[in-house]
Amino acid sequence: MDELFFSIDGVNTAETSSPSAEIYAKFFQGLANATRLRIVEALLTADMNVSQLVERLGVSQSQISNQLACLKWCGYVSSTQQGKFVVYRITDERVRQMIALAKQIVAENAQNIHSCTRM
Amino acid sequence: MDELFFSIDGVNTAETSSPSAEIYAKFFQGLANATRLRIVEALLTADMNVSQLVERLGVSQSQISNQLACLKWCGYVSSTQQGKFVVYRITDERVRQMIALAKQIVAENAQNIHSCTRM
DNA sequence: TCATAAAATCCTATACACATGATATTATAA
DNA sequence: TTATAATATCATGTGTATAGGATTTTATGA
Repeated sequence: MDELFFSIDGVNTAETSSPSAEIYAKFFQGLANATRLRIVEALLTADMNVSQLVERLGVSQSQISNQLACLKWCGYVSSTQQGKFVVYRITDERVRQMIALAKQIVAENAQNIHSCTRM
Repeated sequence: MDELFFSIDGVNTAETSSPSAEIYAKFFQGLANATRLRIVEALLTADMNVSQLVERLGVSQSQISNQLACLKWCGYVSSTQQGKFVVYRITDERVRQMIALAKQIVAENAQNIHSCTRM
């Protein structure tokens, strides 16, 4: 049985914080940015180095590197030095499934999400 | 075949923006908050009204309502008036799968994510 | 109709994510 | 070793998400 984000074994009451929910929030935050999402999507088609991502996405080098750092922290991507290039790849193929699910759900709510003004 | 976030049919070049990636980002942003995540998790166990969520999570009523509004915008939850209560429920069961996948990935990266300082 | 419980909305201050430009590091080739 | 290409890091200003309190709206029951 799945664990809840809040503890159910009596340690955490309603008043205490939920440290693990914070981690999941950070994890999802990793995909909560259009540029990072496009990087992940690109890497799902093929491993790439920074320059390739810069060219492909038309985003500044510093931003690509910064966003890659975020994605790395979250465990979405890994990297290896290859010659003078640093090649990035998707760490876990389950990311592909996660995004596929998201697409299905979004497809039925795109209009709604688009008009969202609170976030 | 899955679509990419950026258009591949020649309409969007590397320089143009990717409107659809924005939508996906907003969608994930919905889960990029510990309180909202706990609300979703709670609703995955049972439908609940606002008061029940307030008590269960120990969060202020205004915040619960505000976060529910966000989740509703994103299509995560729906609501119906039942007597003097408004009952919320998960709109799409695929959210459960998405979160299950996230848990698997996070489980292998929790240490890393926890120490993330860039986000 | 009036009183009350439930929920939503508004307003404010704060904190954090974001994009940018400049600079620093790293690795290779000459 | 030096020059250069590739990448990472840093500092900063800006915008936006967030939490909290106060108020307003909605629905029900007396």
